[in-house]
Formats: sequence, structure tokens, C-alpha cells
Amino acid sequence: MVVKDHHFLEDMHTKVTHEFSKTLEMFGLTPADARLFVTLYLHQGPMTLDEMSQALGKSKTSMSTGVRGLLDQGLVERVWKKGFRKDLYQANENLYRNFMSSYIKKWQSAANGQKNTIESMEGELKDRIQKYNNQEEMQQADQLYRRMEDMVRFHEWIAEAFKELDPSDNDHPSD
Amino acid sequence: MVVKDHHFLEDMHTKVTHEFSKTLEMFGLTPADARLFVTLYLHQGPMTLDEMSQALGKSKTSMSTGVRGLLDQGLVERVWKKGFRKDLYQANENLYRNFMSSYIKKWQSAANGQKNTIESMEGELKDRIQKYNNQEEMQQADQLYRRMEDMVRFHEWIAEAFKELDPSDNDHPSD
DNA sequence: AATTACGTACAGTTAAAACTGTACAGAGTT
DNA sequence: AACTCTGTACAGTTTTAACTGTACGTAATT
Repeated sequence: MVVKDHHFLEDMHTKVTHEFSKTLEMFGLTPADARLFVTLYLHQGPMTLDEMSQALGKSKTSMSTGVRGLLDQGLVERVWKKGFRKDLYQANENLYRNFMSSYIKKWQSAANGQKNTIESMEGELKDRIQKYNNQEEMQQADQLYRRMEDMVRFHEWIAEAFKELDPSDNDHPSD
Repeated sequence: MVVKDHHFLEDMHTKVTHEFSKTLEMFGLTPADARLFVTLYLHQGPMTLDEMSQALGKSKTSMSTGVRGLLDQGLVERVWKKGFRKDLYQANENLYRNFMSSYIKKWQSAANGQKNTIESMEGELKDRIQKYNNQEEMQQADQLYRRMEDMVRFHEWIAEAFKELDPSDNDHPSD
């Protein structure tokens, strides 16, 4: 009976991990990173690299690089314990806030970067476009130019939309 | 001079494709699909599979599967030309609307699916949890249960947030 | 009806990503 | 200072995804 229950719990743990990972993958995490995060999230108390390694059946190296990525995204934090040599990591609480803000940050900076690049190319093209005499090339350049304008606008709308999505602007309850 | 300009235009075309693809990849397109879409988007008038194949230097098979994916996401449409045997495809206008709504749809359905799955597991666990007598397992099950509650809430917030992002609800200008 | 042209399924290949084991640098202990 | 322990860089391997070529079904043309 006890053994059976143990299997049940373990089993559920696995299923939940699998299912929740799918959601986190939509935030841009790799399958491996997602599973790692969920493992940390479900574990009571922080974990060492070795524990994660054992829990997931992957090498310690993978854990090291994986946890670093999660750390960079602000999804996991390092935690200290007096007189303990190993590094300890735990998942941040406030799932919604952390994931959303990490996600939005990624979008914002990417959208802005790409917008700027395209804008600068747009300027370059504008300069050139006046020197054209060939009718057909002129027309082609013009078509491209108009598309680039659309793209810039597109990026602006993205930035705007995701700004609105930011939980640090709105009043979302903290989970 | 003409040749030089031609190179310039071609070059810019390539750069723009590369840069804009990066943005579209953030919407979940694979690099290949993103490049294909941008190629269609920059091309004046619809293209055949063979044209795409030549433009991207990839096989016609790849174009076929690629364009099908874009079609399924509503990003590309098939277009008819009287007395022309080959299939013709063109990128949809209204970048923002199309990408956003495709994107949101994906999020919504995934979030709802995962939420439901977790909720049903939650119920299953709740049933079991009462039958526990072992103190430690009881505590573990409880911890897991609480996490699952958080996850469900998390998915609800996601659904809510993305609902707000939907351009068909708001009043975004059509690009 | 025979022939040609087109798109796609499928098996096999190539390219990319994820993962591992070893080896080493740096901190902590003795 | 020698020794031990821990995390990570790196090269090599395995796994996964992307791509290709052939072969075939279907529709248009003759």
C-alpha cells in the first residue's frame, strides 16, 4: 500500500513536470531547461547540481549550463547556506511575474534591435533610391522601401503591445 | 554602375530578409519558415514553388512543406490565376494582425489544454491525499498539490493576458 | 486514352542541437 | 604548501530536426 502510493506520487510528479514543461517551452525555454525549472519548482527547498543531475538523470555539466541559463533569465536564484560548499539553487516564486517579465524583456529588446537595424538600412536605401535612373530598378527599390516601412511599424506595434502585457505595469496579484 | 546598384539591391534584400526573419522566429516560426515568409512578403506578386525554391536555394519539397505550415497558420494564402497550372502563394498583408492572432491562438489553446490536464490531475491527487496516513508522504503530496494550484492559476493569467493582446478585440490600425 | 506537368509522401541523408566525460582552475580544508 | 572538493570549458558523441531526391497520385493537356 505504501509502495503503491509512493509510485502514485512519483508518477504524478513526472506527469506534472511533463505537462508544465510544455507551457514553459512556449516562453522560449528549451525542453531541457523547462524540465529543470519544473524540477526545482516542485522540490521543497533548494537543490545542488548533483541532486538535479540525479533527479533528471542527466550529467552535472548539463545542469551547470542549464541552471546558468535560468539564472540569466531571472527564473532561478542562488541561495546560501552557512558552511555548505556546494552551490544551491531554487526556483523563484511568483511564476507569472517572473516568466512574463523575462519574456517581455526578451521581446522588447529583440524588437527594438531589429527595428533599429531595419531603420538604418531604410535610410541607406533612401539615399540610394534617388540616384536611380533605371525605371525597373527604381520600382523594385521602391517596393522594398515600402515593405521596410511596414516592418518598422510592425516592430513598433509589437513593442507597444508587449509593454501593455508587462505585469510590473499592471496590478496582477502575486502568486 | 547598373551592376553595382543591382548588387546593392540584392544585398539589401538579403540583409532585410535575415533581420526580419529573426523577428518572425520569435513568433515561433522555424528559421526556414521565417525566411520563406519574408521572401514571399518582399516579392511583388505571388510566387510558385519553383520560384521560391530558386530564390532560397532549397528543394521544392521543402517549399511545399514550408508553405503548408504557413498556410495552416494563416500567414500565407493561395491565389488563383486563370489558365495557370502551378499553385501560387502570397504573403498576407496586415502583418501585425495576422501574426498576432496566429500567435495568440497558439498560446490560448496550449494554455487551456495544459490547464485542463493539470486540473484533472489535481482532482486525482485530491482524492488520494485523504487516504494517506504516512506523515511524510502526506506532506509531500500536499506540497505538490499546492504547486499544482499555482500552475492552474498561472495558466489562467496567461489566458487572460493574451486575450487582452488580441488585435481583433482592440482597435489596431491595419497595416 | 495517352501524355505531360505538378505537388507531396516517404526513405535516406545532411546539418544542428543537446548532451557527456575528461580535464582543469579556483576555493576550502588540513 | 599539499590536498580535496566543486563548477565549468572544451572536444567528442549522440540525438533531434531540417532537408533532399526519387517515386507516385492526380489533374490538365493533347
